[in-house]
Amino acid sequence: MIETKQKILDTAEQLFGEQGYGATSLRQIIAAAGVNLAAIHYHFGSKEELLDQIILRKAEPVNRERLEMLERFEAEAGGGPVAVEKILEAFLTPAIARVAVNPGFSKLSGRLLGEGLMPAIVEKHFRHVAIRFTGALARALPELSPVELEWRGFFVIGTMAHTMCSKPQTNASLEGMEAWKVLRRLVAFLSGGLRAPATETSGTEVNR
Amino acid sequence: MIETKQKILDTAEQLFGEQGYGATSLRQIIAAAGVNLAAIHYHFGSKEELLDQIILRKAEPVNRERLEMLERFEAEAGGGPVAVEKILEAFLTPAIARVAVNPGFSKLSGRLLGEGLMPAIVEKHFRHVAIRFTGALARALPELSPVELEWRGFFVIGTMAHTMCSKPQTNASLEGMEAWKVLRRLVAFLSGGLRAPATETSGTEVNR
DNA sequence: GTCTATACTGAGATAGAC
DNA sequence: GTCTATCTCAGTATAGAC
Repeated sequence: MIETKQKILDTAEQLFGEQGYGATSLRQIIAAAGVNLAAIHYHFGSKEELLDQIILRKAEPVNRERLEMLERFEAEAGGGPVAVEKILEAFLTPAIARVAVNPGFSKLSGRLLGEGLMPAIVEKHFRHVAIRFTGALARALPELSPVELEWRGFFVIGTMAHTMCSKPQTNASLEGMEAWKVLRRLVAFLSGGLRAPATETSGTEVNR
Repeated sequence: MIETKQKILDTAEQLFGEQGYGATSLRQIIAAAGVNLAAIHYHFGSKEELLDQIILRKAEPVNRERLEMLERFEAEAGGGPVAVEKILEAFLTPAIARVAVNPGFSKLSGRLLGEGLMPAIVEKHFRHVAIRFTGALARALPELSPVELEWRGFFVIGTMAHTMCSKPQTNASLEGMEAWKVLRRLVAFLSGGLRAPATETSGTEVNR
């Protein structure tokens, strides 16, 4: 039955989100899903492939929304550059919105960049989006060199990942309305960072 | 022998750094160190406790340097607030410097915030430093509310962690002289973010 | 094509002899 | 303090039932 595959996907997604990828065993998943152990390897081949399918299922709509939002802002800008804040909003909102609704989503997606592994998975599912947004940022911040821009985009990813998979000690999670405050804080912080004066004098980059 | 304990510590630190914590087995460690499997459990109790000891050994001098640098800057400021850039420099330099010398250090320390994340370990070893630096930031940025400040400090940690455990695709690592360029970029980006105008306008959380 | 039962290898942990 | 032997549980692989 294809129902089996869906049940594995749903259950694994939930457990990975709650406990993390490494801490969740396949036997836990099959017990909760009520399926056989070998069914996982029949449908997915390996634990890592299972994770890959889950990521894909989650990332695809997020990335689509991101691109749609960015394109809408670009249309509104009518050929001119889109403001940094808008670009960040387009990039962050679809992800944060899901975290707000489903907390399990946060750990799962946030950990992708942290759990050490699967840089290949991240690369595969998010690379084209990153390229698209870096291009928009380059137009918004023409004074930054490509190298500088790449690093700043990298910093943005790091902040987002950390925000999605952890939280400040004292404060509540990203759930519910809190998420929108966090989004505002993120956009403010990151746009401040992106707009900071470049550190390099173009060309040599050695003197400060 | 005490030598056994040291040998385990050194070997495990190297292997954790090279392959990550989860991907390194105790049997790998004992083979490389030339000791018995049970010796690890005798001296450390568990794999996680072993990691904890390694972290402690590494984190202690880093944190001491951080506090020393901060205190030096505070003395130079003569009672007044220390500039945001200086605070960031004091916080980031000791860690980045070690990454520059020992790349294995990066994966190990950077992953603490991402991998299966022993929040207890991080909490234990870095909490007092975080409090100290947050205090300095509060004096440097008096216009920010405590909540806003906490979030921004959280964003700083995220950016640093991501930078220490990953790297932009095209670019080289943090090794050697590259590290100082990265440090400059980090300070520029993060100070821009920290200095951004506060986002709080509505009264829902300002009064607390 | 799907799924079940079962076996295989290697992981971390532990008890007890020395 | 150290080591051997052993336990449990992980991910994986395969043979065969429907």
